[in-house]
Amino acid sequence: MTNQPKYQRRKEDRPQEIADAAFKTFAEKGYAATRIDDVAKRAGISKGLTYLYFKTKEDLFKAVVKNVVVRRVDSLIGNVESTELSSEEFLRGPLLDFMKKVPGSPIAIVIRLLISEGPRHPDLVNYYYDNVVARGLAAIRQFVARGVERGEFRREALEHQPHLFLAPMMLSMIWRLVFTDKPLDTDQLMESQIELLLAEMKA
Amino acid sequence: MTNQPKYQRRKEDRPQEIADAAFKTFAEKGYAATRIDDVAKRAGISKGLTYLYFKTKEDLFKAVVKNVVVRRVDSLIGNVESTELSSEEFLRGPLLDFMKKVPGSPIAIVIRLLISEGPRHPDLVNYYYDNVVARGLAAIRQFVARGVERGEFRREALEHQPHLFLAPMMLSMIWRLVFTDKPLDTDQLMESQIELLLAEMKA
DNA sequence: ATACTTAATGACTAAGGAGTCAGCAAGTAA
DNA sequence: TTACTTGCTGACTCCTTAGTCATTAAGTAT
Repeated sequence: MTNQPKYQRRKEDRPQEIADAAFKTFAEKGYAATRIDDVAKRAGISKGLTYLYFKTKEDLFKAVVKNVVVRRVDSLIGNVESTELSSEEFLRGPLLDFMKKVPGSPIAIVIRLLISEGPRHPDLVNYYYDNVVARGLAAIRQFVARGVERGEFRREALEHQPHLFLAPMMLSMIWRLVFTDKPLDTDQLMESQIELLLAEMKA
Repeated sequence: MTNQPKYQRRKEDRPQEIADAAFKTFAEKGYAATRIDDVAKRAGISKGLTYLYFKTKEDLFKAVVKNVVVRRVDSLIGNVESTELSSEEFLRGPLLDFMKKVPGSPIAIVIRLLISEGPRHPDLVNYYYDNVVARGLAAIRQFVARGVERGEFRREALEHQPHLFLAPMMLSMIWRLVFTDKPLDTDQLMESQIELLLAEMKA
């Protein structure tokens, strides 16, 4: 009968582990229905320990959202800014790929949480806007502008807000969040929209 | 000193009054954060009375959602089906007007609630899908098909899912729910999309 | 007036869950 | 081995709130 320790001390890893467990639980149950006890169980620790690393439930929530955002967005938006593709190739390629990925990614979960809990956490909303939405829109705007400069697109192309590129992505996301069992070819939707916009911009 | 009664008995009106108060409270706070006591106060009654008309909080929630849906959707979708306009006029006129109204209407609130609480109320999601989404999509599809029959649109126009018409409406709704203070010309967005699609379908 | 029905009240119960903290034991150093 | 620090536990407190129910009083009929 070996003397197995009841637990290991792992000060360094705990915060991330707790955040991961919390994200999964928030994703499944939403903020209000999530019990700290569940998060702790999932992380394999006691409830009390959660409070050593996060002062309150709200604290944990905010940390989790920011954590997901920074971990994902940099890689997704970042590589977009350093491409050598033509504007058209970029819109059809990397941008489309990016958009296809989002509805099934943790970003979609974060958006669900922001829709539900946003009004009670305005600073979180602002954080998300600055770090995700504003950057994403700027990236698209930049590529359209570059296309105009190079003569690929008409001048009026800029009239088409970048939001129009993202609209089908938004619908796909919500659709999949709410109507999980109703099929919808969301990839097709986004492809069509890109072609629609490209046709307009080039015409 | 007149003998004012403490309350009036109004069996007939109570359910609707409670439902209205509940809708407002759910809209402000979300399902979990709404206390039955708040709803009762808002409706000007005692908490106990709520339970005379609605068995549980969940019951009340479902009743409220269905109540809003049936009251709004019939008028919005209904008149759409009996128009004499050409397909193109219809898409530019009544459909566009409808779409412009939705993001600021109670329907948007219901969608927020469905996004947050949907997973825990699958029958509600199905109800909403059947009565709103399916009917809305069918209406658009029908008008595009009619346009094709009449030779207004190309055959391939049908490839463009009705979802594409609704995508900017979806984005506008979410935008306004989450980023209430960030301006966005959502009407312009929807107009552009309609024009984009019409151009494609006629080309 | 009087008796009766039931809409409506509000105090109460029970349960659940956020946050606390005294004590325990894993790791560390001498 | 012993003394010490601190990551970690889990039982506890306290508050909130869904749901109940004995009681009250508004409306009605006779």
